[in-house]
Amino acid sequence: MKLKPGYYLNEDVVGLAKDLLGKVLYTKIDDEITAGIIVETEAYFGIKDKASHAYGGRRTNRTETMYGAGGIAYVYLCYGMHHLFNVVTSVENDPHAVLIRGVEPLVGIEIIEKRRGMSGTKGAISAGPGSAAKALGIDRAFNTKSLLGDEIWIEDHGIRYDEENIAATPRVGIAYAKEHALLPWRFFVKGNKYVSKPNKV
DNA sequence: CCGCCGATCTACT
DNA sequence: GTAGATCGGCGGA
Repeated sequence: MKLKPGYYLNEDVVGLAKDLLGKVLYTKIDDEITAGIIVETEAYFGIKDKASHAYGGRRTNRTETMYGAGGIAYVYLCYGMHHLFNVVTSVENDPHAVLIRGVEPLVGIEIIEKRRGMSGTKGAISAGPGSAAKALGIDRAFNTKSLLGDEIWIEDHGIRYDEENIAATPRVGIAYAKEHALLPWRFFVKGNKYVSKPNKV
């Protein structure tokens, strides 16, 4: 069920971003377990990707997390109020990552509703990277944590989507990345309610 | 040391 | 449709 270490060492981060659709992301905080099906992701292609914090091989306290071996969490604060959660992939010193942009609530719905202050029937409860992280209670304390432990992990429940039900589009919010902004490295499940706003192909 | 701005979300007109 | 919230990382002085 739980994904193995080898899964995260895959050097094809774009393929992994697509494969993570349908996997289930769990967190356990103060003995409260919540989980959601991953329905939207984006790939960040290491040092060659202008949209990545690690572009050009930049190493700082913040980006150091992404240089670790695949299988850990990279969480950072954006716009002073949103925590964005990424899965670090590939081998050590190859800073690839997959941003989790949307999850479909699966376990602990009441807890998720309390964290978000809205009904689980609303797609907005966990659509978009900031909302998805908050729904699962993820904050900067999760940065560098292993995805193989018992605080945060990912399971395979055998959920699979056909090619025709997966959309690949340019990433969101990275216009500054110039030509790299056009690469179709955002993946989402077509028609799913927990996919963030620009839900078009 | 200072100043800018971001892999965003929500409320309100 | 659009403004406001809110803060740490980063680069330049």
